[in-house]
Amino acid sequence: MGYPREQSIQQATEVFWLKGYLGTGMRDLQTALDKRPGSIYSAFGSKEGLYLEVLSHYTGVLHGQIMAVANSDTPLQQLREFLLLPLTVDDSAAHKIQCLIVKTQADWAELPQGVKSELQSALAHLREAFQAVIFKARSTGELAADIPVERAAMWLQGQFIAMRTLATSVESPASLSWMVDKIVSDLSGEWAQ
Amino acid sequence: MGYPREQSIQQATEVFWLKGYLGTGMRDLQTALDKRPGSIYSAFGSKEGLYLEVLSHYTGVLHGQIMAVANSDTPLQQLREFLLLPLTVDDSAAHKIQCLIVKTQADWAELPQGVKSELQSALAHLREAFQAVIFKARSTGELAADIPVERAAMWLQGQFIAMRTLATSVESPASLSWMVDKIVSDLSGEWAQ
DNA sequence: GCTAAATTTGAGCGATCGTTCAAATTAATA
DNA sequence: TATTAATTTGAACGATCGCTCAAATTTAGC
Repeated sequence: MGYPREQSIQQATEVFWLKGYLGTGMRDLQTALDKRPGSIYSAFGSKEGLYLEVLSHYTGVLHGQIMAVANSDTPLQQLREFLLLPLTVDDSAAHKIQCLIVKTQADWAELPQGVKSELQSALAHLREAFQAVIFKARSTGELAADIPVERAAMWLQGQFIAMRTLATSVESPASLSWMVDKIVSDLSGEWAQ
Repeated sequence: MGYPREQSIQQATEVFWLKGYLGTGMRDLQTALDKRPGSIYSAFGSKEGLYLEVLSHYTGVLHGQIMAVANSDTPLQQLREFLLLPLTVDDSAAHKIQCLIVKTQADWAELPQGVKSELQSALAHLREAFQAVIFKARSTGELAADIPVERAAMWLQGQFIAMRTLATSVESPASLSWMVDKIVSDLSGEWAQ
């Protein structure tokens, strides 16, 4: 039943990640997938349908990475490496520094409803993974027992967004590695109620 | 020499802020400004030209707000109020929570070169204002004398971005006000070299 | 009030958008 | 190999894109 979807999804991810949802045209996708429009429409239904599969796959991978951090014995140490990753991509993949979800969210008002609700779900899903990291770090003693887990998870997601957005706008993303230290340090800082 | 540009720039700001650069069509702008295409083109040259004036005006206002924080006697206290502002807009203006510059930056790969370079300049310009805040807070004693000013300024810009991005994705932005306390608190936290 | 200059109008240009579907091709079955 | 079913092809559709420019209108100077 048709050509392998996985490869197409990965190729489409590249395009959407580089150009955004609005900025990507079906003809960009036709070129990237080396498929004619009818093929893409029979496999994915629409541009939105293809994007939703891209988003689902992307979110799954990212969620898996964060859960791997949560499941390690030294979650805070692994968190460091996870946060450092996007700072060390080579220039040709500079667009991959920014989170695909955050990038798409910027076009909010113009997105189809289906994309909007999936973006919300994706953000919530990733927040759960961040929460698992906090939870685990608390249980290993790397974080204090009284840390507010939900707030810290949302805050951590915010730091993730901040770092990747800033890294997108500087010439040398690796020079922002001190931010990772600051994030981990601030995790043990004040959490006033 | 033509109709008042200021009003048009403000009306165009509304549209670009809601729909983004790519998502905004000339017909959206024609409706918002109540002008026919020829008028807009004679006044601003192109969609890009109009957007550049919008961006310049927007950046100027935001820069002024941050400099007002820097020039106050209690910059950290004023910073708190400045950061809280976007959390209390009413639902009809929800799109104004996100920073227009950050929003436009998400479409990076598809932007005209002129917009790209102006975005970079705008971010750098605002960072200078954040730096002035840090500098002033250090001189008033609200921050420690050994705080790394440049890093703290970039970090603060990151927190500004994080808060506004997160606030865009939750149903009740005001519920994130604790983040403002965390930001001010972390400003006095560790700044390891 | 008349003329000339400045400004605004809006129909419409060529290009591109997401999408469709009859026809051609390929794969599966007997 | 003949027949059918599944898949892919690609020309083309209507809508919309940023933008142009001759004509109509408004403004300015005398």
